[in-house]
Amino acid sequence: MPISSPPPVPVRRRRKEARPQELLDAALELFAEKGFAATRSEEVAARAGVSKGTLYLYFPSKEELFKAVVRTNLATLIAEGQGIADSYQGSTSELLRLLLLKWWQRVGFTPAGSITKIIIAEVRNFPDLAQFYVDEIVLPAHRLLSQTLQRGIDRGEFRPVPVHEAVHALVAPSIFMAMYKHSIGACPVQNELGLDENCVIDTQIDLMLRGLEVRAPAAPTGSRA
Amino acid sequence: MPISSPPPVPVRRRRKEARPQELLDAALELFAEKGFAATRSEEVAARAGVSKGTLYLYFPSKEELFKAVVRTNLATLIAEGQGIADSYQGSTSELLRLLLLKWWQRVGFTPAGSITKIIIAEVRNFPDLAQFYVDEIVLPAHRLLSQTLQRGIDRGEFRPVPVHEAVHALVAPSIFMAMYKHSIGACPVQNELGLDENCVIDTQIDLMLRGLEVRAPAAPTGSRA
Amino acid sequence: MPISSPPPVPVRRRRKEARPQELLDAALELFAEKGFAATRSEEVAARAGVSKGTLYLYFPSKEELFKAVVRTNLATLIAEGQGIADSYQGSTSELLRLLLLKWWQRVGFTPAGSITKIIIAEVRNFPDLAQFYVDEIVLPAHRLLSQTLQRGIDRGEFRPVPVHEAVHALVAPSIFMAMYKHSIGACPVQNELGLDENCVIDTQIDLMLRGLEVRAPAAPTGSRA
Amino acid sequence: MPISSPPPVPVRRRRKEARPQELLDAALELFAEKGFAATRSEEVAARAGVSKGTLYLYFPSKEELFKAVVRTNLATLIAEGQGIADSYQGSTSELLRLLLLKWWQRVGFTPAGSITKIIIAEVRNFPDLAQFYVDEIVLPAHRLLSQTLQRGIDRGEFRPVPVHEAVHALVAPSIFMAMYKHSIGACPVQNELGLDENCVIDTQIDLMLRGLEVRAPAAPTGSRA
DNA sequence: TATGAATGAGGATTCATTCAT
DNA sequence: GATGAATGAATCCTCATTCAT
Repeated sequence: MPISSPPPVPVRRRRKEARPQELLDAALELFAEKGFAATRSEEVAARAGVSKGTLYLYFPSKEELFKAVVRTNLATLIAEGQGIADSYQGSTSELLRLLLLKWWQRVGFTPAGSITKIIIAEVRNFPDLAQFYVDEIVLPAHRLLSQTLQRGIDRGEFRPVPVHEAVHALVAPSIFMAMYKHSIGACPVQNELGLDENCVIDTQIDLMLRGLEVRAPAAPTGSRA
Repeated sequence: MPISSPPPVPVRRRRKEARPQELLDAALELFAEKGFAATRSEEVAARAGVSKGTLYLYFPSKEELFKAVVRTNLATLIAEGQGIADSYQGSTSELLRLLLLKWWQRVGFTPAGSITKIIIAEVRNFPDLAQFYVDEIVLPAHRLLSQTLQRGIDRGEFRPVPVHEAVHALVAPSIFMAMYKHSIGACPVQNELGLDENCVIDTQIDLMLRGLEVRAPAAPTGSRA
Repeated sequence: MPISSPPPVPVRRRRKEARPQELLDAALELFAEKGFAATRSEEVAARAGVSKGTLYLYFPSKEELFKAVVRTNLATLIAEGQGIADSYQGSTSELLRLLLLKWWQRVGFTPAGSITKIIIAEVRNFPDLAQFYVDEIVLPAHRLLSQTLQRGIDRGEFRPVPVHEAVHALVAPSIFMAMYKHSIGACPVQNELGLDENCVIDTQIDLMLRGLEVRAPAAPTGSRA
Repeated sequence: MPISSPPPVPVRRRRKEARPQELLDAALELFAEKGFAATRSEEVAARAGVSKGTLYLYFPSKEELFKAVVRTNLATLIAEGQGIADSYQGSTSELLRLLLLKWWQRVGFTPAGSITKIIIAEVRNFPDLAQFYVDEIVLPAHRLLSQTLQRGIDRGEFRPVPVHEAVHALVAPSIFMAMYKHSIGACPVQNELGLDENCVIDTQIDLMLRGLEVRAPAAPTGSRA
């Protein structure tokens, strides 16, 4: 090494603080592609540019690594939505549409969307995670949407519907579509379908909001006898 | 041995006919509990009361076993639904409701509901399954529901909506709920939610059908603000 | 079954005596194709048109089946050659040529040629067979050819050469070619070689006999200085 | 630790470099003893003093391990022979003798001699190996010897003979003897034969070279009767 | 005799985790 | 801190052999 070379910031030192996040990012990508069980820890390390041993320096096991990924990626998103809802002034339709679109934007187009897939898929082989996920993700999200729906009903915008159950119907299409996208949708399959994702989201929001609207049905052609 | 004794069905022979179904049942249960990759073939055999080798007498590989499970449990169901639709005379609302309820009845309350979960979860690690599932399940089911939706539109019962995309919104809640039930829902979690599954299904069908109904154009969304 | 049908020889009875030979033939074919270890006994039974169980009725194990195949196919051949040699009147060159061609005829073009391959290949995993094969095949064959060579030397037709060692050189090309034919030669390989088998045999006999001839070498061009 | 102690080669690192060869040696020995299919990879590892997993750190599969063994032991040898031939100045007889003796020295007395046996024995059950072996061993070796034979013919040292076929006759005895030695020859058999291996080789080289020599045409074969 | 359903020991390969350097 | 060589438990699938019918 030439003596005159400018004193480099020691690589190790410089990157040390960034390591955990780099590992979390690499882990998210790989978990999204292969799921939890099928992701090899060595590959996570490699994608983060460190060695296998280093991964274990920061996370005591693959399981803890996964928990950290979930915390980092989903919890914040829900809090954000709650913030929007708390201060929202407009119509509830509009708010609902806003929340769902935001979710889709942040989750539908990023690897974060795969977390739900992984949880759904593997939580039974990974029991610790269930309570954690319910407490930190499922319930907060559900709470947010229930409040919103209730707001619409209270304000006379929506028909009275069973709130919790309607929330389920409300979120299912987006979540399901994200999951589909990260699984079959990512496989090289011959498939004449070719859905337009945004159109699906628009359609489902549209259907839902119409379904919630307060008004008497127009003369139904085929009767619901 | 008394001459008059009724001719005993040979034990071995008798089992031969029952085995495949016994194995399929055991396999479905275990796949539902642990997923595809995490289910050991020996365990399937054990639960069916036979040895490892016997399983391979009937199914050439774990993957083929899984395919057989899918065919037995889902493909037949779809074919049945198609049969109903083909000869149905009543209103399309009613037909749709019928199809979705039948699906829920046969899938929502049985381990068969976990198949979707498994596919979504693991298809990227078993690429062969993707094409198989798309061809034998996704497309036929989609075709059935698209036809039905189109029938409603053609008969003036439903608003014109983007058919394929609406189908997605239509099935997502049921599928998602089945998946949830077989993953987090199967874990021992403290959860204040306590959704009533049937109510969820009813609510979503109700929302969807209302959303599809033909009526005077709604005021532009968001106009209520 | 029509009453008037001519009383058929009972199938089972009729074939019973033929069974062992049918099994031996099937076994030879399959051993030739795959070797001993890799041949599945069920496949032997299937090719002989019987069930797995039946094979074990005639041969107590796969190993004994193989021994029977060897006895049936090689021992007779050597005895035949010995018979020819014992009564032969002509030149030794001619006798040698006759013996080698006969061997090639009977072994080079039939699955019997693969027995040597199998022995060479698998005898170490199959120790019982070694002594058996040496006693019943190797030594008799060697004896026959040694006698013949010695006859040529005694009669002044051949140079005095180390008899046993020359016998080895004499038989190696044929045996090796048969083995090659039954292994690499049976694989679908891109190979520019395309040897003419008969020409190889002729060439090697020719070289050998010339090499054995009694006469002073003509002035060698390139000296063996 | 004394400051002046010589920098110790790290144990782990030191092994890293030695491992592949240790594994190749262990593998060659075991393949020679039991053949390819019957050799368990765990045993190879054990004989090299490492665990199963370590073997797979260096070779991706048993088949690749075998290929590496072949390359290490035979391919290099042939390349060496080609080198000798390319620059050889003396008589072709002498060159041929040199090449065959070298081959025998390096293969006849070492486990490397068993490789041919293994290929012949098992190639039909491992089709990938066939092309590999033909490309990397058979053809190069054949090319080397064909060139040499042709050189002798061109220089008037040898009779014109069918070159490819003569090459076969030339190599068969050595190869066959190596194979015999590693199969029946390695079994504890009562055998009055007791061939002297070196004498076999000398005899066969001698017979061959005499058979190739240019001289007055022999009396028609069989004329001595 | 003949069948073929059933068995279960056996072996290649993967990968989370450890630990000497 | 960082490395990466080493470990060995875990799991799919095969096939010779048995034995109830």
